[in-house]
Amino acid sequence: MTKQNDQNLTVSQRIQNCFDELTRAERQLANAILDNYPVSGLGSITALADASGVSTPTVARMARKLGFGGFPQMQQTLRGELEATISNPISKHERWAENAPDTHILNQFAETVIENLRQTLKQQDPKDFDAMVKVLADRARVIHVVGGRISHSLASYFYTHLQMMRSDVLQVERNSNSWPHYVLNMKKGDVLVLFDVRRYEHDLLRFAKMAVARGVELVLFTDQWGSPVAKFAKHKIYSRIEAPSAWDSSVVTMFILEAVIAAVQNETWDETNERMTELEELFEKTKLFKKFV
Amino acid sequence: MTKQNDQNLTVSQRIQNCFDELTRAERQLANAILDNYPVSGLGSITALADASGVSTPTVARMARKLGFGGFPQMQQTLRGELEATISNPISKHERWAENAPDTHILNQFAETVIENLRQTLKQQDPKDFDAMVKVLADRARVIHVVGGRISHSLASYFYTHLQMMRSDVLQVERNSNSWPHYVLNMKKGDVLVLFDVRRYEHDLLRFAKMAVARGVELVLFTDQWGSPVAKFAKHKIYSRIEAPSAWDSSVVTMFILEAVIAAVQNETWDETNERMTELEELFEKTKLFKKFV
DNA sequence: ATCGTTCTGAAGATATTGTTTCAGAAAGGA
DNA sequence: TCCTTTCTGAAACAATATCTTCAGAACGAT
Repeated sequence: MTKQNDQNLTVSQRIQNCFDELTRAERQLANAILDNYPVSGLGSITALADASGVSTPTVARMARKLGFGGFPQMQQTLRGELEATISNPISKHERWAENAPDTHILNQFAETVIENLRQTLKQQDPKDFDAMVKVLADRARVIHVVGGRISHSLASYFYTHLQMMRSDVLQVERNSNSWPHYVLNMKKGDVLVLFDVRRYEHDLLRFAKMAVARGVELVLFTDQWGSPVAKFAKHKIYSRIEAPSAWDSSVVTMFILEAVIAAVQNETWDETNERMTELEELFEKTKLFKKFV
Repeated sequence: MTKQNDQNLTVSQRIQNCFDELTRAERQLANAILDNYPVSGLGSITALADASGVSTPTVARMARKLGFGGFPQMQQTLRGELEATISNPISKHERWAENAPDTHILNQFAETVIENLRQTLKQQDPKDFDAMVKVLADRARVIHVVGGRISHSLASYFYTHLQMMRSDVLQVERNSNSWPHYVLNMKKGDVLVLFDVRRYEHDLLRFAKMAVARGVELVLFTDQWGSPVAKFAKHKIYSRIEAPSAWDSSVVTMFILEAVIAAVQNETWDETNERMTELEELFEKTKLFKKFV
C-alpha cells in the first residue's frame, strides 16, 4: 500500500492508487464499489459483500488496506464526499457583500436567509399554495387578518396589500381582549388569516378555535415547527425563520406573503385593477384637500 | 397518518404529508432530516438522533409513523432515492419550488428576490452599514421611528425589535397630522429612522426636514431610486424592491432591517441581554395577570 | 506432484446499532 | 387548578453489523 493515501483522499482515489496491490477478491469488490459509486458503499458491510460476491472479511480488510481504520470509517468518508457533492449545486460559497469578510453580519445573514428560503420552498407543495390563493381571492368570502406580538407587523403588511386588491378585508386589532367581539362578526365561509410564530400565543389559539367553531376557514402563517393552531388550519405555510441573531427572521415569511399577494392579484385582476385606479383618484383628492387645510 | 403513504413515496414527501401529525420532537427531527437531505439520514440512528437533538426512540418511532417497518427500512428508502437522484445525469438548473414549473409564481418570485438581494448587497458599503449600526446602538441618543403608508409595517417591525434591545426608542404614529408635535420632542443628537419607498410621501419629506433643522440625525431606508429624503439623511440604505407583481417587494428591506437588528444586538449585548430577561419576567406576570381577569 | 506462501470465507467473538419498556414530563382539557 | 392524555428519553434488551480467527483453497515456484 502506497503510504501517500493517508489524508483527505476520496475513496475512489484511494482505490485507484492501490489498485495494483489489491488481490483478486478485492479487485472484484473495488469494481463493485466504483460501479455504483458512492451509494453502493452506504449500506451494511454484509450488503456490500453480497453485492460484490465476496465475503465480509474481504471488505473489512480492503478498508484497512485503503488506509481506513475499518469499514465504518470508510463509509463515513463516503458520506462526507456525498454531502460535499450534493449540498453544493451552485456557487455556494459566493460572497454576498463584496468588500466585507465572510464573517460580516451581512454575509452571514445572507447565507442563512437563502438557506431558509431554499428549505421552505422545497417543503412547500405548490398545490397547497394555489389552493390557499384561491380561497383568498374568493370574493364571496370575508377575510379577517390577525397577528401575534411579533408577527403583528407582518399581518399588517398583508392586510395593507390585500385590502388594496379586494373588498371585505378586515384587520383584527392587536388587543386580544376584544377578539371575542370580532368572532361575533364572522360567519361560516369567512376566512381568518392568522400569523403565529415561535412563542406561540395562547390567545391566538383560543381565537382560532372560536373562529373554527363558527365555520371559519383558517389560513395560517407559521414557522418550521408549526404553531398549535396548525391543527385547525385548512391552509398553512411553514416558513424557516433561522437567523444568526437572538431573534428569528421574518424574511421568508415576508417573501411568501408577497408571493401570495402577487398570486391573488393575478386571480382577481379585474377587480384589483379597478380598485387601484379608484385608489389613485382618492389619494389625489386627499392631496388637494390637504393643500387647502 | 393518512393511509395513502404506503407505497413509493420518498421520505421527504412522507414527512410533508404527515407533518401535521408529528409531535414536537418529531418535527425537530424531521427538520434535521430535511435540512441536509438525504445525507443526514444515512448514518446510524444514534448519529441522526444526536444531530437532531432527540433520542433514538423518537427516531425509530417516527420511521414507523411515516409508514416504514423501522429505521433501517427508512434508510434503505433514502439510499434508493439517492441512487435515483445521482444516476440522473442531467444536472438541471435548480428549481426553488420543486414540483412546480419554472413559471410558477413561487419560482419567479424567488429568482427576482435573490437577484434583488445580490444587487443590494453588492452596492452596499459595509462600512456605512457599520457606522449606521453604531449610531443606532448609541445609548446616549433617542431613536424615533416613522414609516409611510406602505412602509409603516416595516417601521413597526423595526421598532418592535429595537425597543426590546435598548431604551429610548419611540414610534411615531401613523397619522401625519400629529407629526409636528413629535418634532417638538426631538433634540440635537437624536436619531430619526425613516422608511420611504416608491410613491415617496411628501409629508415624510417635510417631517424629515423639520427634524434635521433641529439637529436630528437621519437614518433612511429607501428603494434603489432613493427617496428625496436621502439628501438630508446621514445614513441610508438603498434596497432593491423589484417584484413580478403590481407591487414592490419589501423582502430585501426586511432582510437589511434584521441584519441591522442583529448587529445592534451585538453592539449592545449587555443591555440587550438584561432587557430581554426583564421582558421575559414581565410577560410571565402578564400571563398570570390575564388568567385572573 | 510437492511445498511454501498468500488469499479466502465460515464461524464465532465483539462491538455497535436498533427496539422496547416504562416512569416522569409536558401538553391539553374540564 | 387538577386530572387525563400524550409525549419523551434513559435504560434494558434484542438484533445486526463488524471484526478476528483459523482451516483449507488457490496459486506459483520448483
